[in-house]
Amino acid sequence: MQTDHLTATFSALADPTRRAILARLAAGEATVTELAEPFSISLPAISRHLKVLEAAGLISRGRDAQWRPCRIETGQLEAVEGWVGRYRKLWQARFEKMDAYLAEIQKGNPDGPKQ
Amino acid sequence: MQTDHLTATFSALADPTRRAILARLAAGEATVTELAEPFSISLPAISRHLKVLEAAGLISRGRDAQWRPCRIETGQLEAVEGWVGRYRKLWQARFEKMDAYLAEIQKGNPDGPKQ
DNA sequence: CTCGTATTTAACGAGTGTGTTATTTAACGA
DNA sequence: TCGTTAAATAACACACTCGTTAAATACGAG
Repeated sequence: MQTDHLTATFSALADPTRRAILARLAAGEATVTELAEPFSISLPAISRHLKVLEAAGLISRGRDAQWRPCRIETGQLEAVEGWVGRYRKLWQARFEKMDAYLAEIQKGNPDGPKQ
Repeated sequence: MQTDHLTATFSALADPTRRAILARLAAGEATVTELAEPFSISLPAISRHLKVLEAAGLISRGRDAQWRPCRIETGQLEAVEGWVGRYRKLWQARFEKMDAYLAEIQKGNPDGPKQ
């Protein structure tokens, strides 16, 4: 069991079924059977996926009679955005270079800016 | 071997060693031994981590004599940001609700806004 | 060609993740 | 209480991941 939150979160997101579950939950709360409906895998398998998502802090579960409604939690998604945001300047710099290149070409210099 | 790009990317990011390697590469290119230096694991283990990162499209590798310089690639990081960005409105809505709540409290209504 | 350095591949073991079916627990309702 | 429905857990199989050490490969220098 990994204690690192970011590791648990990325690990939980590294599964198409779990990402699809999150996408469904973005539209609103749902029960386990409702979440399982689109998939061809067994209910226990879905239950385990939900356990992983809950352990990662990506969802939380309430209780309504025998139903356990699942709700998406945004905290860890924000953490992921925060993590990837630290690299944003890398591709923004690349875009700016590309912009400069295209501007140079439009000025009639088809080889791009000189070094 | 999973073909889903997002799955491969999240899976590659679900490891603290690999994230640390990416952090190092954000500062510039590095060779395998340079990347291995901060870690207490063997060089073949690092080599495998780099293979995972490369397969996920998070890095690329050149060749300079017997050195294989690694370079970070931003495409998949942008893909991650794009994916998580689809959920941004969820926590922004929550923030807005919180703002409204705080504004209501400041107006002298300590129970918050009425439904 | 041979040696040294950088890196990868091979082979293996321990641990983990994901699926299954069968069973169990929890809660409602007649 | 009994039966039904919702969900979780148990027990098992299979594959994958991650680490190791030992051997192989790629390249440059002498």
